[in-house]
Amino acid sequence: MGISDRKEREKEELRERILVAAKTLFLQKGIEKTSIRNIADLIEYSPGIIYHYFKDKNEIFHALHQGGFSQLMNKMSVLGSVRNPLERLKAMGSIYVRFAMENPDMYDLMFIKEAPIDHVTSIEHNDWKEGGGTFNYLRSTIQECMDQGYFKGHDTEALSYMVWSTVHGMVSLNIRKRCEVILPERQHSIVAEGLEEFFKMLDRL
Amino acid sequence: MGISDRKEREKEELRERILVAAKTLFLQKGIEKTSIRNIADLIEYSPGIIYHYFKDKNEIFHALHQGGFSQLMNKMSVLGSVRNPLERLKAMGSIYVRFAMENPDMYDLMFIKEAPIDHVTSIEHNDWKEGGGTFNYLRSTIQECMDQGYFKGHDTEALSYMVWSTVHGMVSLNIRKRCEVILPERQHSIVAEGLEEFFKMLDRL
DNA sequence: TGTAATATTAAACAGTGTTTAATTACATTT
DNA sequence: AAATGTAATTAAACACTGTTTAATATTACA
Repeated sequence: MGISDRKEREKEELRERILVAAKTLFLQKGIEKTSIRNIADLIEYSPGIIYHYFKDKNEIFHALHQGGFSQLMNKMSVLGSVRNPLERLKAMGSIYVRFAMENPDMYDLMFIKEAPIDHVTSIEHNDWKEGGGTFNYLRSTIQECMDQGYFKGHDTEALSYMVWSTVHGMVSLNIRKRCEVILPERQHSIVAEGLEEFFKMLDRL
Repeated sequence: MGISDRKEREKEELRERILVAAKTLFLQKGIEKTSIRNIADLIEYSPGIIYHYFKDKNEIFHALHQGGFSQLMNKMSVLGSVRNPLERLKAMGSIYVRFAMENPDMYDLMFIKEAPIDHVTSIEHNDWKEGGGTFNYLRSTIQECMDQGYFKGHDTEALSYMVWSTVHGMVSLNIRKRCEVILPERQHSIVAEGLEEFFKMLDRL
């Protein structure tokens, strides 16, 4: 059926245009200040149409943040070449932090914004599992470290959470502007410096 | 002037009632779902009156979060009795985490919500300096650790930021519901476990 | 060409933060 | 005690928001 194929293609196309418009505006003005009407204006449709493609505003930005996870996952893919697990762990940290600082709005959406519990937590949450993909990678890297004798006396799951928390904490305090308490001359570099301190710590474990 | 005294007292009183109402609603429904009209309803005044006491909605919740800092500072006050600086540092971490988990909404307001940059960052920001009070305490505690030979080869400022980030990361990932990636049977205890791992790490420095 | 299905829209609803001008309340002065 | 001036309070409006409804336009197929 060529016709229904084309129709489906067109439908998918509009869905994509909505997503692109939403992402554009969101990166410009943030999620809160991006309204359904804004998006509709940009794609030159009436606001109502959006509700034929997405259940609500949440679903739009939820669809967007999935793209963020594959983006991050992608950046992680170079890590395959790093043999030593501790080195790989540290490289992971660097990539994670760089991703966050280069894409603060996307990072915010992925890890800081209150999760739209409605259909993420309850119904399927197969997609935040996508986010879990990188955590699984972190966990197995740390497990590999332990297998090779690093981190003696530690617990894989808890240590993984702690490591993630440390990098997340550093970037999220920065993104959410809580660094005014830092010495002014070091505010711009404090995330990188903090990461270095963390690496020093890991080295001694 | 007894009369103008009374008037001022009454004015302060209404201001306080607005704040109490705002806090009540905010702890019930969160900041976003608490409207000016909700607050006005609760104190049985018209919505307009609120703008004679506060510049805007931001200012109301900004006034609230100051209370959070003194609350936290208060809990920290027991630390004077802990002589060993490393023990004191760890106790600080425990108090911080407990405060966050017991007052997640207040913690969210203080450390996660996007800072109302308008008058916090620009005009005075004397009050987020209040938040800086606890950071200064952290910094000097870590400095004391270094003076006593702990944390050799580390930098006070950067290490302080890293320590703060670790505890902040653990509680904020939890508050913002990013713990679904953790093994289900350990999700409820992961913050406490992560903190333990961090303490183990500090002990070996 | 007519019909059934689908895509799209205009309009409305109920809410939001905020500003305006009008009104009420009240202490001070005549 | 009555008039005045000032401050407190309100009602009403403005320009938004997300979302739903019923009406309209478009289009594939019989």
